[in-house]
This record gives sequence, structure tokens and C-alpha cells, in this order.
Amino acid sequence: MTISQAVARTAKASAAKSDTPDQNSGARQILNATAWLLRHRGYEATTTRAIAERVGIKAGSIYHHFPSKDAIVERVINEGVLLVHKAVMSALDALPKKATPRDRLQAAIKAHLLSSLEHSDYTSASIRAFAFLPPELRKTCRVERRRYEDIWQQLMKDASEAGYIPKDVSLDAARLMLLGAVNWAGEWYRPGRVPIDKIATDFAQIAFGARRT
Amino acid sequence: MTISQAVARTAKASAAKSDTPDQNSGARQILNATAWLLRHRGYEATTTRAIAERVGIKAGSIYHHFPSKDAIVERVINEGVLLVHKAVMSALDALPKKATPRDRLQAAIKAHLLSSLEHSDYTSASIRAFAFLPPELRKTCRVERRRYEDIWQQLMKDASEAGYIPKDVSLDAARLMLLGAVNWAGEWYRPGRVPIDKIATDFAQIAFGARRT
DNA sequence: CGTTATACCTACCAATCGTTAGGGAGACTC
DNA sequence: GAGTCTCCCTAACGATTGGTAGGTATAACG
Repeated sequence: MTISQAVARTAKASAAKSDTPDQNSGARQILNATAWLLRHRGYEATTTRAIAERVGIKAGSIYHHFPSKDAIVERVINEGVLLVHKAVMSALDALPKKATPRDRLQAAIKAHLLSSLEHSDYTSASIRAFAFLPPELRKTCRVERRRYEDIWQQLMKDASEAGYIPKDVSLDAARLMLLGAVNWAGEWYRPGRVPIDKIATDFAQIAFGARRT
Repeated sequence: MTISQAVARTAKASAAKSDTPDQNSGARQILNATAWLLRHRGYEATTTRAIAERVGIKAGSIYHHFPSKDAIVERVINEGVLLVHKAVMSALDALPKKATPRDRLQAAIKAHLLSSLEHSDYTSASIRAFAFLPPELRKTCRVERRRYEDIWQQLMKDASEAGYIPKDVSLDAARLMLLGAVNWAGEWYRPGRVPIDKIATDFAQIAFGARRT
């Protein structure tokens, strides 16, 4: 028995049984490792043995916590969408009442970028790895994604009615353009160069013009 | 021997030896099949056996035309970038001399979208599959990509000098936002719904405002 | 102290991966 | 017509994949 296993074992003693395992439980460590691998290596390269190695256990032991690899992946992807969903909602709620639709859009952009680029491998995984998931998996994960996209639909509608989007431009096109830009950011963003706040304000300014005072 | 093999064989007789194999040669069929698989299924799912099946041959026969799977993939990715590069250059050259920087940007957006969404599995593959390529492969393919991105760098510079981009916005951010939006389009675009021309004009209008007359 | 549950292990399975060796059949060359 | 070249085949290789069976050590509970 290795030291890390012993540590994990004693830590487990104080872990309460829950549907959402806490940070240091075995199940959570597996989810964390899977999220990292999905984000950085993609679905196929996220093997059960690679997951196990990151956790410090053997591949077979994974199946004590989850019934299959795809069950882990599905969980990670859905948690990733939920995290960015909550992050954007919180950012919007934290805004003053007098915030304009443009202010709200910029806040949403910033929250989305922060979640996917800095805070969460889960969110990044749900964006980057989604495209080439097995079809059945993509299907089940699509529900949570649609729910999240509804936020942006509403933000776009408000911005359009406030005159921030040209009348002859499709709202769907505007939403897809903005979500495309922020989702693609994971392909080029590197920590420590351009701060996310600057990226968010630049994106908002390009799409919706300077802030009206 | 199957009929399709016999047909391919007689067709091969008239194929001249060339570095860029013509459309119906064995090598080109393999590249086509690989491009399709990379676009729709991703790198890991693009197995030698899947490629062979789409061509109508056996997996081992691929190695008569290429030294390895990665050699085929590298070729497909690079040809994809070259294709969209040429498409954008042609579209810009076809513009009248009096075209504004904004006109040129919109034409480039349209050409990029057409190439990646309708015309070429190669271009689509080079965009969608690039992220999770093996590191060495990503490295060799990055050269051609940089060359293509230089076009957009120049387009952005011209647009900025003509006043289409706010002065306090980073040109890099503008370029990355626009390229992100068009590259992500492959994730949601479905043929026969919104025409690509409409998408291109909407994107240009959101980013650079209405066309000045 | 004996029982039970938890969390891990080893060792294996069938399937699939990229790749190779060796052979065969048609087509071109002399 | 013999020899060579092109293009494909079959059959296998070692490695790796997701997943399973059965065993073991620890902790908690009665």
C-alpha cells in the first residue's frame, strides 16, 4: 500500500455519503482527473488507465465508484455546463439593478470565460471534448447545454430591444457568433498573458460598441 | 477481386505519377476518406481500418500509399489550411479595387465559412480535429496555420486604420474573436437552413457595423 | 471479538489499435 | 513471353482498450 492510498483511505473515513461527493473522496478525485484529461487530451485519450494513474490507483478500482467510463464522462460534462451556468447567473445577479443589457452581456462573457479558462476543467472539458463524444453521450448531455444557451438567448433579446444589435441581424446569428468566440477562446488562451477581463471588454466592445454613459 | 477494385485498378492505369495525386487515385481516395473521418469523428476514431472501409480496401493496403496514419493526417490537415487560404485569397482578389476594408473582411468571412462548412472536408478537419492531435503532429501543422492567420492580421489592421474597430480594442482580440466565431460555426451549422451568405453578412455587421455607402 | 462494508488490488478477458511480412494478380516494358 | 512494377490481399504481431472476477486489507459496528 502506498502512502497516498493510506492518506486517501483515512480521509475517506470522515466523508459523508452523498450524491455529490466532496472534494477529496475517491469518486471526486476520479471526476477531477477525468475533467483534466477531457480538457487537455480529448475523449479517446481519456482512458481508464490514464484516469487511474492521475488519481494514484489502478484502472480496475475505478469500477468500484462508477459503472463505466462513459458514466464518468457524462457526469463531468454535465457538471461543467452546470458550473458555467451558475457562474453566469451569479455574475448577472451581482450586477446593480440599473445595469444595461450591454453591461449584462459583458458580465456574462466575462463569467463564461473565467469559468472555462481559469476556474474549471469541467467547463472546459464540456466545451472542448463535446464535439467528438460518442453519439449517445452527446445526446444525453445536450439537455443541460440547451438550458444554458437559453440564458444567452434572453440576453440577446434584451440587448436587441435596447438597440445594441442591428435590426436586420438574426438574433441566432448574434448568439452563435458570441458563443463561438468565447468557446473557441480555449484554443488560444494561455494564462498570464492577456487578462480575461480585458478579453471580455474587448469582445463586448467589438460586438456591441462602446458602453453608453 | 471485387468489381470496385477492378474499376479502381483500370482507372489507376491512366493516372500520372505526381506529388499531388489526382481525384480518383488510390492515395487521393485515402486522403478524402481520412478528411471525412477527421471532420466528423475526430482523430482517434479515424482508424486505419475505418479509412480503408470508406475507400473499399483493406487496412494493410493503405501502407502501399503512405508510411503511417499520421502522415495521412498531417497531409489532410495541411491541405485543409491551404484550401481555405487559397479560397480567402481568391475571394479578396475578386473584389473590386474600391472595396473597403470592411468589404474585404466580409468577403473573407464568407470564403472561410464556405470552405470549412460546404466545400471541403479537409478544411473542416483542419479546424475541428486540430485541438486533440498528437503533440508532434500539431507542431508540424502549426506552420501552415500561422501563415493563414497572417491574412487576418492584415485584414484587421486595415479595418482598424479605416475606423471599423474601436481604438482601445486589441487587434489580436478582434482577430481571435472573429476567427473563433467562424471556426466554431462547424459545431452548429447544418446545410439547408441559414445560408452561409446570410451568416457572413450578419457576422460582419455585428463586428463592424452596417456597411458605409 | 466477529461481522460487514468499503476501497483498493492482481490478473485476466475479448476486442481493437497501428503496423508488418509475404504473396498474388493484373498491367507495362523489353 | 519473361521480368518488373503497381496495387491490393491475407494473416498475423505486440500493444492497448474498456471491463470483470476474485481476493485482501482496513475501518466501523454490533
